[in-house]
Order: sequence, then C-alpha cells, then structure tokens
Amino acid sequence: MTEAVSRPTLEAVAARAGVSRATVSRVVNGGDGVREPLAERVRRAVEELGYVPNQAARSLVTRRHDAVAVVIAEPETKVFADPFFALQLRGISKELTAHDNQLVLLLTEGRADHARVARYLAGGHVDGALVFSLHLDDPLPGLIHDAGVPTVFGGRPGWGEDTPAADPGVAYVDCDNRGGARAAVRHLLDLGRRRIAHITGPLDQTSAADRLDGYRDVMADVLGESDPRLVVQSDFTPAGGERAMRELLGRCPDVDAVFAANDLTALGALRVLRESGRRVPEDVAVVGFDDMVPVTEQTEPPLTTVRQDIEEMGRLMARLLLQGLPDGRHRPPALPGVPGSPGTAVILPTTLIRRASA
Amino acid sequence: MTEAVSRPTLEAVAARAGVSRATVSRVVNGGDGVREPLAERVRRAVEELGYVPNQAARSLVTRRHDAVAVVIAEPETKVFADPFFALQLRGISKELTAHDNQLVLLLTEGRADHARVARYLAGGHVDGALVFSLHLDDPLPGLIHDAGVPTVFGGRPGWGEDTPAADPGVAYVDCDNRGGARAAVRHLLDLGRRRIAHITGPLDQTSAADRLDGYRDVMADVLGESDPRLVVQSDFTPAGGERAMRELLGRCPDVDAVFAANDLTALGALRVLRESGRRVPEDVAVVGFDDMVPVTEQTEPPLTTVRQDIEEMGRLMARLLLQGLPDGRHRPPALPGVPGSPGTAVILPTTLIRRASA
DNA sequence: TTGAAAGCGCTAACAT
DNA sequence: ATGTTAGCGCTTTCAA
Repeated sequence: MTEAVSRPTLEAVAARAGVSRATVSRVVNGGDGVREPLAERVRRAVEELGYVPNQAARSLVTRRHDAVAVVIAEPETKVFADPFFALQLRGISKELTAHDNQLVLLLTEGRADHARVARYLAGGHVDGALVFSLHLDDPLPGLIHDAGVPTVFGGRPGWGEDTPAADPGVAYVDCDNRGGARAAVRHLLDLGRRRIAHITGPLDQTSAADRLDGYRDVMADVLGESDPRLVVQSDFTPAGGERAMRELLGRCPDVDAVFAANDLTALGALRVLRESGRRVPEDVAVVGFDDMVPVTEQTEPPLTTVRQDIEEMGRLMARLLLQGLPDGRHRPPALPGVPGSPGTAVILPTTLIRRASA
Repeated sequence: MTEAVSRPTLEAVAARAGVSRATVSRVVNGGDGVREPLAERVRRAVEELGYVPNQAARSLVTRRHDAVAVVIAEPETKVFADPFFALQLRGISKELTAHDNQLVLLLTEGRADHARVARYLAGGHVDGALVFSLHLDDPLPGLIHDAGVPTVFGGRPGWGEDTPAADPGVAYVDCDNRGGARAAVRHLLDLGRRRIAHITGPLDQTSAADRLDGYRDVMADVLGESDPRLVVQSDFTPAGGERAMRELLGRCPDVDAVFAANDLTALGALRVLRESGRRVPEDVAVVGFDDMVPVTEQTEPPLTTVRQDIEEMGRLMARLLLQGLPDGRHRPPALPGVPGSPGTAVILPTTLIRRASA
C-alpha cells in the first residue's frame, strides 16, 4: 500500500524562501500585500517542496472548512438505484465546485449511522449540511439541529412545530408538488377521464403527501367526491408501482387513468397494464411525476409527466447554504429575489410534459 | 437556515467539572486512568454542555482523522447508474463503520476535479483513500501518489512500471477476471458452440482487458485460431451492448454464442438478439459477468454469468487499508493469510452461475 | 510591506 | 491518579 509521507509545513517553506511564516501564509492565501520579488520566491519554494496547507491547522484558526456535507438518509441501494439523487447531487456538486467547496457525501442507513453522522457534523468537519429524504418520524433532523451546523433541506421537512427539531428558521428547496399534481389530474380530466386513480409515494415524505393533496384538490373540486378505492399507497419504486397497479386493477377494473406519484412508479404501472391487456392511453391514461428523461422517453408509450428541474434544485440548495455561511473567500452572490436569511424556502415551478401516455 | 452555534471546548468542560483539561481528555477518549467518581463528574459535564471534540484540533495533534476517502473517477451519472458501485460502497461502508471510520465519497468528473481531489487528500482530511475505476492514462493515481496518502485500489491498476505513478507498493483488490472469462468461454464450448463472440468492456480498464485475455486464452487453446471479427469493443453499458450486438450480427450472422464483458452489456445484447428474432439460448447462448442479481434474474431468459462478490471486494479494500494504517484506536485484526504490508494484492475467485441463457 | 508572537482546541509527555 | 505544560501547523493581530 502507498505509505503516508510526512508533508512539509509552512515553516519549511518559510525557511527555504528565507522569509517569515506570515509571509508564506499571505502568499498561499492570495498574496495580497506581498511585493513581487518576494512573492515569487515563496511560490517557488512552495512548488519545490510540494507544500499543501494542512487543513486541520487552518480550520482550527479560521473555523472554515470549505467543505459541505450531503446527508442522505436512505440505504445505499436505494440511493444508487434512484436517478433522482444522481441528478440532485450533480446540481449540488456543480455549485459547490464553482465556489471551491468540497462535497462530502454521508450515507446513513439506520439509527447507528445517525449518531455517527451527527458526531461528524458536530465535530466541525464541514461548514454546512444539505439534507435529504427525511421521513416524518426521522430523528436525524433533531440530531443535525443539535449539531449546530447550518443546514438546508431538500424537500419540505415534514415535522410540525411541536417536535424537538422544530425551528422556524429551516431553509429548504422544493418543487411545487401540490400544483404539479393538480395539473396532472386536471389534464386527465380534460382528456375526459373520470375514474382517475392515484398511486402515492411513501406518505411519510412530504413530497408524496403533497402530491396526494393535489390529486384530492382537483378530484374534489370537479367530481365533488372521490372514490377512496382509487388511491393506493406505494413507495416510489417500479416494483411498488407494479404491486399497486395490480391492487388497483383488482378493486377498480373500470379505472381509466392513473396519476403515479413518480416516474419509476409509472414504469411499474405501465408494465402491469400491458400485462393485463390494457392499452395505454386508449384504455388507461398514465401520468408520472419528475420527468426523469432516461425513464420517461424509454417507456412504451413515452410517458406524459410533470417535470421538475431536479438538478436545479440541487444547485439552489447549495447556493442557499453557501450564501448563508459566515464570510468566507467563496461566497456566491446573493440569489436575486431570495433573501439569504434563515427560514428561506424556495419552491420551484413544475410543468406538464405531454407525451403519448396521456 | 439553521445557524451555526459556537460549541463548548474542553476547557469549558474542565471548568464545569472542576478538573484539568487532561482529565477531561482522558475521559472523552475512553476514560482509562481516571477514577470513578471523577470520571462520572466529567461525563455529566460533557452531557450538560453538549460537548463534542473539535476534530480539527484533535487531528492536528494525533494526525489521525478516522475518515477514509473513496475516490471514484467517473461522472456521477455513471456512478449512480451502475449497481456495481453501490455494492462495492456498501461493502466498504460496512467495514469502515465497524471500525468507527467515516466514509467520505469524492466524485471526480474531469481534470479540474482531479486537482481538487488531490488537494483534499494532501490537505490531510483523511487517513487513507480507496480508489476506483482508473483508466490507463488516468493522471489521478499520480496525483494521489504525490498526495502521500495510504491508498488501496479497486481493481488492478493499469499503469506500467515506467509511469510516474509506478510504485511497487500498490495494494489492490480484484477478482480473477481472466480465470472467470476462461470459465465462461469454456462453458460455451462445452455447450457445443464454436462461433463464440466477445463484447468487451472499455479496454483501458484492466478488468476489461483481462476478460478479453481470458476469452482469447481459451479460444486459442481449443480452436487454434480465433476470428478477430468475433470481438467487438464496448463500454460496460446496456446501450453499448446493444450497439455491439448489432455490429456483431452484421459482420458474423452465424454467431452462436456471446460472452459479454459484464451483465449490463449482456442485457443490451439480449435485447438486440430478441429484436433480431434469435432465440436465447437455442440460437445464441449468452453469458455475462458480475452476477448483479437484480439484473441477472430479471433478464429474459435469466442470465448465465460469472459471479464475483463485489460487496466482499469492497469490504476487503477497506480492511486492507485500515490494517496498513499507523496505529489508531480502530484497527481491524490482520487478515488471515494476507500480509498487511505494502504491495498486497488480493484476488477473489469467481464462479460460473448457470441460469437459462447458456 | 514584512516579521514577531499569540493562540485556535486538543493530546501526550512529563511532573507531582 | 491527576495536573501542568509544550506543542501540532496555521492565521492574524500588532509592531517595526
């Protein structure tokens, strides 16, 4: 195995360049206030010695780390199976990189990991945290809150004001789940469908709950009352979508449209519909949510869905966090129209993308 | 946004408990050599103040971080699309967690990121690095080497002894790619097939090159000479597998077996074979590599493949790294039969799993 | 513009 | 068994 080598210190560079440590430090940190011939000597010494600042020492005095943790409270398998996270991470990664911050990905699966993550955050390894995929009863937000690290959540946090983690200052980025769901259902109604079913996501996540609310809004509005058997709970996965669709076909064989809580769910539903001999969209129209292009364009038929810009959500989360951080070298400009203050919520719009399935 | 709070220091805990800093430090780090009544007082003070050690300060003196970086030199999209990484990470994660080390995932896509990652490693954030998915001309190993961080590679590194990164001390974990490939091809021969094609992975990765070598070993051995048109280069993806299979069908319509470099490739090949009206395995037998269960069991027909224990590889990588680290509190016991010295290579066996496709 | 010196919060000798 | 003290490598006043 490659062995650890002992790295040169500021002191060594100073000695080599024949200057004081302070001068080297100045040059390394941008070089303001050091005259040229000297600065150049220092740069050469840095180069020759292969000097890299020791971050522990630096952080100890600056209290900055130029690193941000992304905490995902899902098992690896799920994280890696769902393109949603990939897109969000890509957005986050781009924004952080642009401001010279390192992304540190913290995966947690189960309670034991929670404590470890909390310790990591409280231990001062990072300047802030971006937190995802919280469920209603999740203890993680409480722990993170206690860790005292600036945090932005991905998706509206689900806890009420009476929980230990309640904090009027939570910042989060989300899309207009309820509005998007309304648009989807309205579209199905416009198509003349009346027996419109909804396959939900896990209802302990606000995104799923909000989409269900949107569905109900429109159904109640237009049809007065909605048949509760048309709603089946599921879990945002293709397998879950299959199960739900079977269940649905069993209890309401007359269903003529399905609004699936996300594209992966729609994928499963589509499979079962085909299996059962239903034509899409002739017999049953299907609408998804997310618009994960690799999924939606390869379904048979191509999926009509509610588009949200997932990568942009990631980018905004990162930007919101960086903005709120105490002065560092690398703060992005304030978001226009978005106060950088605590408690900010950014809700991105959704748009219906019409393809062939509805 | 949740604001940063200023955390209590050792000093504060000491004052509250009415003891010296050293005593608090001892208690916090295991409590050896502190008598009970005192220790308890300290623990209470820690609790009341919500004290968490500052890692920067601690690392500065101990030179330990209890954190390990996993560096993946692929774009996020690919990392998250390929279950391979998920499995490997799970193995790594389990082993690290068991020894109280934090996993820090560093994704790099492109040269710019390389420099950043190198700085991160050299900056002393982690005790070691686990590095994946290197291509032959990759500058990353050189940079990582210069960073002077103990490293274990996933897969045999591809660079020769003449490159800047050459180091007789590289440690890596791999599976028996060549042997596995031989077994696959031999199996196809035993089935009576003679026009056996191979769809390769990206040949700048040793795993792909080794599998190709295994294929050639057996073909040359048994058939004397092999038709070069039976080998098509691809890239380990389903889409690549489709392209390659089409190409293959075009130039050798008489092909009666395909050894695909991995399961994802086989998946694509299977699709094209079905499309072209070939029956599997009657007309064309197909063997994959990896045995990613979620893939292999859902193909039509179920895929015969060469199994490697990916999660175990991850676990071993982590263990190898931890073992080689200078004394810390959390070193795993030495691997039986595996010298913990630099330059260790662990090669895991592969086994042919017979399903319906060959 | 440059250098000297203090100190970030912690651990580990060394004293007691 | 407990306390005292000297740094770890860096940034940042403050003086020169």
